[in-house]
Amino acid sequence: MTVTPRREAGARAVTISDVAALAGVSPGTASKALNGRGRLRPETRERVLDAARKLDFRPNAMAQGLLSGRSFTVGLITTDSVGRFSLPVLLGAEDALGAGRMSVFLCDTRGDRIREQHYVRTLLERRIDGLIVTGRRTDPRPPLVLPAPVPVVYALGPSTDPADVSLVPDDAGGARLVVDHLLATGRRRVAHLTGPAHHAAAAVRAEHTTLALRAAGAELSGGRVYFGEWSEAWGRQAALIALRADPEVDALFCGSDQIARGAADALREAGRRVPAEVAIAGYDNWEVMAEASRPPLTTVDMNLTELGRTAALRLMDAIDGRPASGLEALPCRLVVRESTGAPEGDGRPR
Amino acid sequence: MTVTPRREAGARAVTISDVAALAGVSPGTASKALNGRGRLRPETRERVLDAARKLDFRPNAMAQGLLSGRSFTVGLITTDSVGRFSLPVLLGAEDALGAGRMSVFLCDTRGDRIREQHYVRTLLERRIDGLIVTGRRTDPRPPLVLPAPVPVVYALGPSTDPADVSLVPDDAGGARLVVDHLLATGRRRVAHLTGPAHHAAAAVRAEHTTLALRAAGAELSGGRVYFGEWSEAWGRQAALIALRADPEVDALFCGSDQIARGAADALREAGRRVPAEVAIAGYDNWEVMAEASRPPLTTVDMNLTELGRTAALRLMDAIDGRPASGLEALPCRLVVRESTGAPEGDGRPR
DNA sequence: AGGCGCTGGGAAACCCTTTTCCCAGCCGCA
DNA sequence: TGCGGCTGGGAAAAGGGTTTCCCAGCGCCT
Repeated sequence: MTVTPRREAGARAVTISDVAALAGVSPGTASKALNGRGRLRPETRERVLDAARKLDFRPNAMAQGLLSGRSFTVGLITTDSVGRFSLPVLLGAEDALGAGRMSVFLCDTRGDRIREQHYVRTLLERRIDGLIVTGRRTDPRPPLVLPAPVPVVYALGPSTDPADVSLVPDDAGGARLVVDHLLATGRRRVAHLTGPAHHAAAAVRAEHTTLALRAAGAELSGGRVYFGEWSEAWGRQAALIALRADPEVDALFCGSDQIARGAADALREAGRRVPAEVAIAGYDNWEVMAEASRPPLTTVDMNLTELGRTAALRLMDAIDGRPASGLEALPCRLVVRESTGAPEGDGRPR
Repeated sequence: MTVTPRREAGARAVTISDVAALAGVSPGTASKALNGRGRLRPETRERVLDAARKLDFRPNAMAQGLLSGRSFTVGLITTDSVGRFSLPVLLGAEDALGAGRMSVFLCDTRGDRIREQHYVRTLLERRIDGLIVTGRRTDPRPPLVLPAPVPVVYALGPSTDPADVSLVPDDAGGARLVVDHLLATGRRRVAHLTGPAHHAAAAVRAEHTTLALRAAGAELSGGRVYFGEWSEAWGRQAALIALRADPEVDALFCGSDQIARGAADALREAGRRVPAEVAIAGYDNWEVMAEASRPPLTTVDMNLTELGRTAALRLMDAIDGRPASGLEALPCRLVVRESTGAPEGDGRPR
């Protein structure tokens, strides 16, 4: 029975002095050898590297950070509990930061300002190099209260302070993508079913849907936006309302995939064929919804992972002394599926 | 125009020596005052605390960690990209660790062993006190390769090494909860529709569903388990198969809420009333599915947040020198909704 | 042969906090 | 008055790694 080569639990970790001793040099020289600094004989350098390998030496990041004044860590504060929208942002950021050799402290404030301040203090004690703040919705939020100067990037939920760096999905552009697509595929009477009017996402998309339709000489079916909730139940209900208000409606642009899915169910059960008679478009590209819908949904992907990645890049730029500033809107992407297929009697140009 | 009281960007952070100087004591004495150690005149202690407040002093966690040999940080490795199942685990763990004054390094390996080893090295350099490993599925995974001894807890996806500490939801118990509920509400012919047979979650739930039915003198409707995929489409398809195999079936126990929702749709469209003629139960308590289903689904909640929290507690125990070991299964909870309401002709005992 | 300059590597300071040891001064008691 | 013990606080080391400064030795040139 062989004993595993692990060090005993209580044993001291290997230090650079151990490496230096084994290589027969001073700790300073060992440091130079390991980091490629200074002028050393190749043979000496190799002896140190050998010793480090032999001892499985791993430099203590705390000691390095203490001296350099940099921790190579970043705080990631998610204000509302991590959810469907903030999660991809978070993963994108983590990915980009990891590639930049930075580690990520995850802090979930669950919407609590007290907890948020507590996390900020903890992170400052850990001497983080920067901070990313993300929320579950795109509504602006008051800026973080920071007792010390640290670069911050807001992702998804922008700061109300226009001087802060904020990254948001381009909801106006997303709405235009959908409207243009619907018009290009021959739809004329587009209704807009969406979430609560006091959500920025709903309001912005509704406004630009209206503008884009008007710009193309079309009008909103029903003459108004159907604000409600972000739920399938509201989607079912709103679809019927829209149908009653305008029996000739030939497209439903929904503010979320959940609403769109509810609308698709309601139309099918009301005997309207989708997309032959009525096209349906969603928003979010929440695949489990969009693909399970019957028919699968054409929808807008906000590229949230990319948004998180970009937030990380902006932050690392700021850390390296190249600060950005202001609000930046990142483009969305239209994902076309069956729900906006060819309308009735299409297939050949008239 | 007033200047904000922030220190200049390039300015050195406040150290305990600054505090000590302002209070007219030595750094050692300041440390004692701030940490409540040693014997100091109350007046001296107060003077130091005043100075610290005035300078907004925040001790450098890296320096503290260097000395104490503890970093008060924990690594959280999620092997497959964070998803619906691992997310609550992660949040529960983060919550419990935060309460224990520990910070969390988030590492998403995206299923890549190379990346996993990279993260392990990084975390060891940062001298983490412990490690939580979580995956997206409950299938066992090979243990982490750790070049240094660090406490590890596996959550959701257990380690194949039985000596490791692993926490999993009690899938056997979850299956029994459902079967008992279905039998107690008068169902007799229960079919089981679930995911791929090679998924541990599907296999374990299927096995214990069969056992529980047999123990109660009932048999599996159709004489076999319907293995397939974790999708609504499979749920729709499987429901029809089960119905054809046994037209008298009065309950469908589905291995996931997605399957259950598909089954509910298929039954409704086939003209079978749910729950009057056929009861449907799901698994996961994925609220957006379970509640949007028509009717809303009775389902099993695996208490994943609690599982994450427990994992964190076990880890902190291990860090404090009270190691646990082996596999621990945490109880699930039945969430009853309309889909398993009273069957036909019920309401009074015969 | 003497001096200059380069090479290779060591000594020590530094980052910040904690902790151990030690000492000065004071009080009380004999 | 002399001494023991207690109180309050300081000095210094430790923790691990990096960097600056410096020096010994050697080769080369005149």
